[in-house]
Amino acid sequence: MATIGQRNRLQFIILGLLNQQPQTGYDLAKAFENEIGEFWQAQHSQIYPMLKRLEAAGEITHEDTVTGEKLAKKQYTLTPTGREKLVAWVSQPSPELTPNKDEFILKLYFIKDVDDPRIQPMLREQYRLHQAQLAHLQQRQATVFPDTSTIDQAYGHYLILDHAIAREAHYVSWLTQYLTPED
Amino acid sequence: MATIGQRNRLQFIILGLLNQQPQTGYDLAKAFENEIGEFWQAQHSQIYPMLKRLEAAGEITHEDTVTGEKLAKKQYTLTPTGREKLVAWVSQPSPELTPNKDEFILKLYFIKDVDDPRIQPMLREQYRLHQAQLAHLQQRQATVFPDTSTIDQAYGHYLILDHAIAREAHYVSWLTQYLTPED
DNA sequence: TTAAAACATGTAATTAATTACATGTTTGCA
DNA sequence: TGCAAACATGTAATTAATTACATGTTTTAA
Repeated sequence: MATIGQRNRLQFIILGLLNQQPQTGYDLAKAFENEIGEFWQAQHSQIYPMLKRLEAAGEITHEDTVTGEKLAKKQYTLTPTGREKLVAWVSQPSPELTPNKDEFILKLYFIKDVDDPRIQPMLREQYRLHQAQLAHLQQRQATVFPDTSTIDQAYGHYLILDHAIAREAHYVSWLTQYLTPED
Repeated sequence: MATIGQRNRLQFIILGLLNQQPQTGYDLAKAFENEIGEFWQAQHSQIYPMLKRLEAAGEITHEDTVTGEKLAKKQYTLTPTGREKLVAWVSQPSPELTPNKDEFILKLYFIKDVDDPRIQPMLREQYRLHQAQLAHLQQRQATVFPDTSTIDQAYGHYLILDHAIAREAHYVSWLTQYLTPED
């Protein structure tokens, strides 16, 4: 009865991010707001304690630095142990479909009636949201990958953006199918 | 500083399910394994306590019934208060995009290298998973909605299945784009 | 020059969610 | 008839995640 129910993906994601480059807890928190945020989320209140746990386990180490006069930063780096653990996680199959949640779809589900007057406004609201998100992601892609030659330098980043864009575009097109022209 | 941070969508989903028809905690748990499960998940250990909370709040009531000799069941029903609360939730905008998590995409992200030999097997595994899920959902759709005339009777159910199918089909097609023929 | 935004790091309290523990009944099928 | 699967309901323990509390520095732009 040990070592079985290993969830806790956050630790691996942090290892993965630190493998790209040494960085601070603050930097990690920002990463969860940007690209990574499309596929995983974590607040700084979850990140800082996890960094301590990982360091205690010998998977990362930190170096104290100071910006300006006295602003203290902790730059975290992967140890060989940490890198091993990361590689093991990445290489191991992901046989479960990560559960998806979508409050909006559930609301539609509960309304049931095709002609309920609430449906169209709700669809339009979602349309706006996802459309905006799509535009934002496309903007990002255009900035980060101005031409195809830049893709290989950050292929993982490209993949994640590509997937997020595809997902949003598809969501928008699904919504469109049920939208009636607004007059 | 009260009544603000109202998350806890589970309660509303339970109200929504009970609004469709009175049912037991066990029935609700099953609902989270089927269609609803594509967009929200909850175990019975979360459901039973929530039912007590909702009943204490006067939003649902239950009736004890017995199956066979002595198998006790609790059939839960919405009260007018509960129905009001449900309607308020459904009618209110859902202005946040429910966060999505996807362990697989993150693994791809961390691999980075286009030519890493692990990528293709991982893509194929995900392909298998999502393809299987897609087939399962399509099977379900064919069973539940044998012809278009049956759609209106359970439009919410239809929507949820349609969205889940579209999502899986799209995921599969995204994967295909990166798959190279296996020899 | 000063105020706001961003940088930077933590802990505490609460809530949500999962996993494990715990028990018993009924149905279906071999 | 006997056994497994499905039905049925709970609690306890643990872990994950969010929200709130708490504090201080540096940069940027008005």
